[in-house]
Amino acid sequence: MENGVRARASRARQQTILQAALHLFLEKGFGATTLDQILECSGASVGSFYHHFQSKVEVAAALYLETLESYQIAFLKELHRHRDARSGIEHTVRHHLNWIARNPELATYLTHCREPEVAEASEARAQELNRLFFAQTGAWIAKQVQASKVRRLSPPLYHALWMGPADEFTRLWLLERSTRDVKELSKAEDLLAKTAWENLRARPIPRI
Amino acid sequence: MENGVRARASRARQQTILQAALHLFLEKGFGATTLDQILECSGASVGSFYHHFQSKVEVAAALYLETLESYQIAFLKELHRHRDARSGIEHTVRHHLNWIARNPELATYLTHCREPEVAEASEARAQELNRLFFAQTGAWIAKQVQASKVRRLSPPLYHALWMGPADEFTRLWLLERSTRDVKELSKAEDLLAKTAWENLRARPIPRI
Amino acid sequence: MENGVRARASRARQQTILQAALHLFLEKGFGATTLDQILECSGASVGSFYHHFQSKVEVAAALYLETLESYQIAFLKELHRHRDARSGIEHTVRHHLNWIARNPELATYLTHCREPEVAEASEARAQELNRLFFAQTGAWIAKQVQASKVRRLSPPLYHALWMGPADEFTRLWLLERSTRDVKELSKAEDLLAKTAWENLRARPIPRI
Amino acid sequence: MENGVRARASRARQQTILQAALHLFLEKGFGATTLDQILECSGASVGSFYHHFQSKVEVAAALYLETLESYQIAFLKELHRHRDARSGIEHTVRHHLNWIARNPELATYLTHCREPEVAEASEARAQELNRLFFAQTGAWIAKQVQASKVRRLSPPLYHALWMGPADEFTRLWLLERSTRDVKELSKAEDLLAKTAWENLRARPIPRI
DNA sequence: GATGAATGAGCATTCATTCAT
DNA sequence: CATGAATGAATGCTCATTCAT
Repeated sequence: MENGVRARASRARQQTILQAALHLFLEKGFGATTLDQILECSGASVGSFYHHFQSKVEVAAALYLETLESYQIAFLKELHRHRDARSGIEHTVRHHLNWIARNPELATYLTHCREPEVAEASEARAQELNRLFFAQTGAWIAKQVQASKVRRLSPPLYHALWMGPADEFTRLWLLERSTRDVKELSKAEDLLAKTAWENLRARPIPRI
Repeated sequence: MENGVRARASRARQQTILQAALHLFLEKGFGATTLDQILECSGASVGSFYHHFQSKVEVAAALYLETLESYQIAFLKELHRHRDARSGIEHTVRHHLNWIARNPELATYLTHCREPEVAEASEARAQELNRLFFAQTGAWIAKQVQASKVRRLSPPLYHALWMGPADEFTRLWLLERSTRDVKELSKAEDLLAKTAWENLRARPIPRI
Repeated sequence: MENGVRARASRARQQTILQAALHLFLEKGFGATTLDQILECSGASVGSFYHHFQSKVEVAAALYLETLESYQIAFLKELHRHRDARSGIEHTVRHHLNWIARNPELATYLTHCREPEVAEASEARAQELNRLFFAQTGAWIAKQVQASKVRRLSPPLYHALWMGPADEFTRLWLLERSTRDVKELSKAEDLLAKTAWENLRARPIPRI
Repeated sequence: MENGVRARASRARQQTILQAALHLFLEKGFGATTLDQILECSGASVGSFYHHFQSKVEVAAALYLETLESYQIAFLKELHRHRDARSGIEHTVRHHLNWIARNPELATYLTHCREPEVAEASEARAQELNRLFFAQTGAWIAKQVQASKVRRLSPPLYHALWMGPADEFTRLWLLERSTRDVKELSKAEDLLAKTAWENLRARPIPRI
């Protein structure tokens, strides 16, 4: 019981630190965030910080991996909700746009906190996560190809046709977020979802 | 005459510094590159560096803007070579893939050298460049829409449908460049070009 | 009974810590050895460490004093085995060389773990030990002087003539121990013992 | 001319730093001396310090090697002043005692600034210096052995018999320097010099 | 145009030690 | 007796930038 309480308290501190770091990294970037700022925002002492984490980059890497994983899990959860090809493809695109709308800061972190230091620290695990992610979406797609619902393509192209337009759209939107409206994302949903499906659907009649 | 020679020599020094900086930024990122490293690689002295540049970020920003502009100029040059909608759209996609294949490092720099410091320094000019770029591509597209060759869409969507798939494809390719083959880019050309065109072409028969 | 067991267990822990610390101090010096390293090597926790010792220097000082005392006790034991002047002088020199051969690491510790912090902590007791040691050897020598077996000298000179050559020899040997052979120590025994005796023996005929 | 002045000025700063560091290391040991203290005592700024030296240990190592070399040079200079065996041996012992009397602090530094960090940094050069030193004293001795003035011994023993007693004497004296008188050193000169000679002189009549 | 000595604010990190449980 | 989370003063060092020559 005591252990439990302490473990929980300890966990709490870790989480506090992670949250504080996240906000600061988002606001000013990893490099421009100092440990002192993290300490001040989290209420932790230097010693406490280093009791829980090995270094500043470890925190950034943990945050990156956590976010990446949570995005991927949600994406796959949405995907596996659908057996129908069109339904799965369109809903995942919509899900992507919604996720960006709900987590614009995390999305920004995911695309911009790519300082070599942090990248190096998260590389190994990130590659593993990506491998698993693409393996799962690939398997889902493969089934649809099997069933002649989705066209047969060289594997790396699926993601490009599927998420490319939505990703490009959100990327530009995030870049100018301060001057943009969230509604633009939902307004583009229909078109981007449909486009993805059009790009991937099996071609019934070969084009001339 | 002497002035001319000196000016040339001076220019040369500037270029040497820019080149050295570029390679170092690519290799280790902006933040992890120290002025001393730039100095050592370029053979310049501290004083000489500060004679030519105001600061380290100025160099990074200059490099970023230079690369961005050169990409955009080449893109627009390719685009304006074509009056035909399909031809212009498909050839710019192909051009994009070729540019990435020829300048993978600059492409990486363009997407990854986004430290807030550098971003801030290049922001104003970058926004101007982007505004001009999107204005020109927008004008070209507008003409095609006028001529009923390209579908009518909300402006921010054009780029997403046009370059999204190719951009997503190259982004992933760049991430794993070390283990990938350049040929993959040219192999994907046909499909990505055609997809862009399909995404943007005017819909002759409205979909139900 | 339980107390006894616990006391023994506690003693064991103390010894484990001392041993771990000794090895680390020998390997990397007192200053470069961190408490964490001692903890890891001994299997103790921070709290446990501070239950048994007041500080890190206390451990180093204890180790120093323990080693110093054990050397001195053994030296005096050897010395008091002999009533004959020549026998006592020669055998203590031999004993010194043997002790170094058997405890090269402790000998190194004794000469090198002299950081001011540690020195200060062990100073008082070390001076007492040295005082007692020199008092005892001095008394033994005094008797030999009394009996006209050993020459009459100003007190601080006895040790220099007695142990100086052997000490100098072992000091150099320890410095280059990695490239030296232990046998060199035993080979030098005869000469160094004889030299000590020659240096100290009463001069039958005053030199001119 | 200008270069000369600047070079001299630069040298001056280096020397100031070295001097300040020496005094502090002597007073409180290497480990307990902080960079700030060195900075304060020398009047240099952090940047200036690191412009001239790579690190704190580099300074300590430089100081150690400088002192070691200067001792050895003076010793060899004294030695080579003498062709006569007895004269050379006795005068170098006297010279040693005088050097200690004149440079008690440097002597202390030489024997006590042996933190592994510093030792490691000076090791290579120190070994080279020692090799040269022993080679030269060895050569001098060899000549005397050739001329039957000095007994034939295994090489590592010469230094032990020659300097051992004086070294042991000064070592103890330095340890208790605060309570001792410099005159003790000169008073012991005759005896220690004579002892060295007795220890090393060729044995005319084999002992029974 | 070039040089390099000097600057000093700022930073991540270490580590012995305390103390509540 | 044991545990380990928390503390925070202290430290060595980096690095962009200035400026006298």
